Amino acid sequence: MNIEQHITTATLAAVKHLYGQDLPENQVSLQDTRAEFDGQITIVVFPIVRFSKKSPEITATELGEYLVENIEEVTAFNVIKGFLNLSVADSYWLSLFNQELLSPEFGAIKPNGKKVMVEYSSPNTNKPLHLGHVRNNLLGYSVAELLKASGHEVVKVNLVNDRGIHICKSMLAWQKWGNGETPESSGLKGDHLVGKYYVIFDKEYKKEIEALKEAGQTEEEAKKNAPLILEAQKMLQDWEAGDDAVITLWKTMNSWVYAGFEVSYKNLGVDFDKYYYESNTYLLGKGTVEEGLEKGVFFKKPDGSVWIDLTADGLDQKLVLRADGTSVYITQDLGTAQMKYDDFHMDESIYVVGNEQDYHFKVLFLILEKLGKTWAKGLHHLSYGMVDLPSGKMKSREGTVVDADDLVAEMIETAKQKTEALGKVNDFSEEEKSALYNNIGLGALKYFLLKVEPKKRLLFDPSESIDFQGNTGPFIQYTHARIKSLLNKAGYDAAKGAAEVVITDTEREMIMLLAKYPAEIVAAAKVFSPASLANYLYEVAKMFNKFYHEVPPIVKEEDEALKHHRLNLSAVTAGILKTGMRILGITVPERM
RNA sequence: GCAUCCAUAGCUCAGCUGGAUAGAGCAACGGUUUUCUAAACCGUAGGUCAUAGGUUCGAAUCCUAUUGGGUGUACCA
Repeated sequence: MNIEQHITTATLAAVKHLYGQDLPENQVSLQDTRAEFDGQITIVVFPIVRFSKKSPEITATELGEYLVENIEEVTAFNVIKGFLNLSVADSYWLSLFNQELLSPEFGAIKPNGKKVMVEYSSPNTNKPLHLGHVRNNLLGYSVAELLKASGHEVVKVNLVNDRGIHICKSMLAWQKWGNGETPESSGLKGDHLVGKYYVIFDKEYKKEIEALKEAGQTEEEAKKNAPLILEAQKMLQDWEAGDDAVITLWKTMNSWVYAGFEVSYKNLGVDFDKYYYESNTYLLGKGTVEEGLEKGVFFKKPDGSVWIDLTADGLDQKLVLRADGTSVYITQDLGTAQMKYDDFHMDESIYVVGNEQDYHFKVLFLILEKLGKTWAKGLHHLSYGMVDLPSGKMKSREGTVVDADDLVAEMIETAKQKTEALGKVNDFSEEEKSALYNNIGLGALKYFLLKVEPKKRLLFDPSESIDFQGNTGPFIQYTHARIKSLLNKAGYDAAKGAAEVVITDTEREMIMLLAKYPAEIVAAAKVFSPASLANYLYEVAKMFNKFYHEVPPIVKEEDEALKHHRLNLSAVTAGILKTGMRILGITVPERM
C-alpha cells in the first residue's frame, strides 16, 4: 500500500472516529503540496467540512492530529486555510525508492488481457507524405506504443487508399507527359515521382477549365466538362472493369509509391502489423447495408438509394448506398470495420484520423451501434488538428506542402551542424556520427510534434527552425547522455543495490516525481495522449539537471553509500527517460 | 443556418475528474565553467486565462450567451 492510499484510508477512519460520519472515498482529495509550504501531501478539507460540521481550520487541525497519531510515516502537519499539509518522513521516500523504483520491474505494467487496434497513416498512393502525415504517423505509432506499455495487446494497422479518381489523375498525367519516366531513369523517389504527375495533372486541368470558361461555360460546367477529368473518370471505370492496360499501369505506379513509402516509414521509425488495401475492400459493406435494411435501421428511397435517418440523434439523413447500388465512403467503412473485427476480435479500435472527419466517424460509430454491433462501443476516433503553415493550409496538388522526406533530411542536417559546433563527439566513427545525427534530428522533430495535445491545431513555420534547447527532444536526449556519462565515470554498479542515506529536499522531490511514472503511462494511455507523457519526461529531465547542479560532484564523493545512492537515483532517471522516450518513438543516445 | 473543436505571457505550449499567490520553454536582460557533458543551471522581467453572466465555500477548469478563428454539414475518399 502506498502512502496516498494509506492516508486516504486513515482519513475515512478519522472522520468516522471524530465525527461519527461515513465519508465517501471520492471526497478525499489529495494533491502535491505547493513548494512554498512545508510538507509533501496535502488534503483539501473543504469536502470534509460538510461531515465535520466545523470550520475548515478546525477540521484540518483535528484531522492532522489524528493522522500524525495514527500513521507512522506522517511526522507533522500544518494548516493553511482549508488545506492540511502533511509531512511524510524521508525514510518513507527513501524506502519507496529503494524498494520499488530500484526494482527492475519498475514501470513495467502487467498485461490486462485487452486487445486494441490502432489504425493510422492510411496514405493515398498518389503523392508523397507531407508534414500532416508525419503528425498522423508519429501520433499513431506512439499511441500504439503507449497502449502496449500500459498492458494492452496492440495491432497496428495501415489501411492504404490505393484506389479512386485521385490515383487515376497521376496515372493519366504520367501517360500523357511522362515519356516513360521511372524512378530509376529520373533518380526520383517513387512517391515523389508519382506526386509530380499529380501536380502536373492539376495544372493542366486548371488550364482546360480556364479555356472552357473563356468559351462561355460556368466554373461548375467547366470543371465537369474538361477533357482531362472525363478521361480520368473513364480510366477509373476501366480500372473497375478490369482493363488490363490500366491495371498494369496502376500496379507499376503503385509499386513505385510503396517503395517510396517504405523508405519514409523507415526514416520515421514507424511500422505496421497488417496492411489493408482499399482496392480489396472497396466493395465491402453492401452486406452490412442489407443487414441494416432487414433490421429496419436503414430505409430505401423511391429511387432505390439507401439511407439512415439520424435526425433524432441531432445529425442528418445520411446516404449509405447509391441508387445504382454502388458504395460511398461510409459503405466501405462499415464493411471494413466489420472485417477488421472479424479478423482480430479486438476490444477496442482506434482510428487516428484528422479532425476534418469528426462528423464521418460520429456517424459511422452511431450506425454500427444501431446495427447492434456489440463491439461498436470500443471504437474511438483519435482526432487531431491539422498542421498549418503561416501561409495557410497545405495542398499537395498545388505543391504547397512541407515534404516529409525533405523535413527529416533538414532536421538531421541541423542536428549535424549543432553537434559539430559543440565538438563533443569528434572521436565517433562516421557510422556512429550519422546514427547520432539521425537520433537527434528526429528526436527534435518527433518531440516537437508530439508534445502538443493532439486535438490542437499546429502551426509550423518553415522559416523558424525547430528548437534544440528547452522543452525539446534533444534536451531530454542530452540529459540521458549526461547521466550515462556520469555512470560510466563513476563506475556505477547496479548490482550493489540499495543504499541507506539521508536525502536532500531535491532528492525527495525527485523520488516523488519518478514514482509517478507508471501512473503517468496509464493516464496518458487512457486518453490516448503522448503529449502528457512528453511533458512528464521533460519535468523528469529538468529535475535531474537541477539535482546534478545542486549536488557536489558525485564522481568525487567520498561517502560511498551517498555516492552509490545518487548514482542509483541517476540510473533510475535514465531508465525512465529511455523507456519513456522509446514510447514516443525517440531513441536516446548514450553520448552526445 | 446547424454541428463541432479551439482561444492562457511578445511567440510556442502545460495546467488531471473545480482547490492555495496561473506554470514551463523560446525570445529579452543579468549571473554561473581550474569540480562528474553549459544542448545545462540560477535570477530579472513579462498575465483582465477572449468577453459577459451563472453554479460553488472556491472557476483558467463546469453551465449559458457573445466575439474571433478552424473544420464539417457531398450520391469525393
